[in-house]
Amino acid sequence: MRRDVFQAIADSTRREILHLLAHQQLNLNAVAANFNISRPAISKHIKILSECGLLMIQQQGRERFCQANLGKLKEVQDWVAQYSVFWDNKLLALNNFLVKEKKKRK
Amino acid sequence: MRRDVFQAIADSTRREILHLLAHQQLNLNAVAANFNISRPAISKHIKILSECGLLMIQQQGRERFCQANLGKLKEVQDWVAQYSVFWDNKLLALNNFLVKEKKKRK
DNA sequence: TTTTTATGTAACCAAAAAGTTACATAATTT
DNA sequence: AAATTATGTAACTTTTTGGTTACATAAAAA
Repeated sequence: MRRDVFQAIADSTRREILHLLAHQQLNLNAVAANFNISRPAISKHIKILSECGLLMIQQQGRERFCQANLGKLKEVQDWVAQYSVFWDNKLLALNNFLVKEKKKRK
Repeated sequence: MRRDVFQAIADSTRREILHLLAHQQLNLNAVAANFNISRPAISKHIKILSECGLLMIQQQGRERFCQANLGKLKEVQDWVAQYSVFWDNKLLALNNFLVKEKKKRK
């Protein structure tokens, strides 16, 4: 069972769940009410999200409130950021400069 | 067949392929030589990467040179960036400030 | 205390993913 | 011309994924 952040956000329903929970806590049923798939299906998605640390669950009586832990997405950002030289104009310019300098020194 | 960038980078082999091709072009066999799985398996991964635009293929005789198109990762960065307030200290501070201001005005 | 509600989970299913081996083909080398 | 090389792809297998329905259980409400 791969259970990493990259795999977790590969599914669009899970990305939507995170979006939904970004600024509010909801219990599982309330989350499910936002989707056309069954509650057990949502329950599974939430389990996956919580297993990889993207979501915390706070039990309150019979209810389970879900809270996104979006700080975990930093892992993704860090991975992506190492390539940002490929679209960030400032970094692109810097990169070109460094490449030229490197050639000069040969 | 979902074929989007999120799904493509969910697989760690594909992330490694992108890493390998970030600063060099290699033909398919040369890519495969870096992994323990079979050449056809790599061929499939490369197909997936190219289908979602993360990689370009340049035919040269019987060889196919693979070049990463990492600019495509901006899609991922853009998605992730909307949540960067959850780990970026500057943004965190700004966010806290705005939340307080909002409360004041109530 | 009975009923309703929030939830987990088992059992099942279909489709997709990730790999394999075997074979075909076209371009290069020898 | 024959052999080698780079590659695609078909056929197959196993595992994983994403969903379903049906049932169990504990908490809250009536």
